[in-house]
Amino acid sequence: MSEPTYFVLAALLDGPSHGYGIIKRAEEQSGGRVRLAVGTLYGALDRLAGDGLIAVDREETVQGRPRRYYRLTEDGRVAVMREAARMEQAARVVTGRIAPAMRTAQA
Amino acid sequence: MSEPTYFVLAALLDGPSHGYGIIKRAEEQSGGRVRLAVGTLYGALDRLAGDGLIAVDREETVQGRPRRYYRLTEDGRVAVMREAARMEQAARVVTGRIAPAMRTAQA
DNA sequence: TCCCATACTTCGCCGCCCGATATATCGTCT
DNA sequence: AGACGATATATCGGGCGGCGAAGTATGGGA
Repeated sequence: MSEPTYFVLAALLDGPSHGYGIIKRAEEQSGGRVRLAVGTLYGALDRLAGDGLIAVDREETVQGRPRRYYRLTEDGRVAVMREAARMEQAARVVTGRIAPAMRTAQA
Repeated sequence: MSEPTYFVLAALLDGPSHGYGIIKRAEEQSGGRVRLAVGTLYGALDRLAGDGLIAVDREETVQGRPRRYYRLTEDGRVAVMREAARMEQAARVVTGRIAPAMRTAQA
């Protein structure tokens, strides 16, 4: 799973949201680092819905403009948790080298 | 940076290695999870060398077969460290939700 | 003898990222 | 009034990168 996809799912942990809202939430959660491109977002939304990781929560019409809310499915919740664990484990392959090196230096 | 690329760099933290050796090292370091496809590896090697993150260390001929050793450059070392930090931070967006939820439940 | 491990190269498909473009409304600033 | 930025969605095409497959080659073990 790519980072953009991961952040789409992560944004939905806060509850259902629509496209633009997801972009903003992902930016917030990542401290401004992740800026989902619109093409990435809507492509990911279709793909994730097709995979059953997210689902359409409801559709609203606000001031003549449509707004489609998505929510995480149970599968999606599991997938994003597993992905987080995988990334943490992968990060440790590199970061885990620092602590042992320090210990060796001090010993 | 994608996961395969990341593990190529991470494998070289142990010292210079050649293609096949990198594949094996990445598999070890990830606990058997990451299996670099040959097409991925050699493509990544060319790309990373072009980007200056790795460099050819030496070329040997073992039993008539060529063997090209790569090593991490200083830029590569910085890049893989930064990438690890980025993944750890990204993972925390999701895993960081568990601990606060526990604290709230206990409070 | 045959398969497996080691070892590198190249090719092509496909999945996904992402910028550009189009469309539309509202508030703010000039 | 006009321009611009934020809000909001859809679609398309380029391009990067992952990955499997096939080709080539050798040595060792079953």
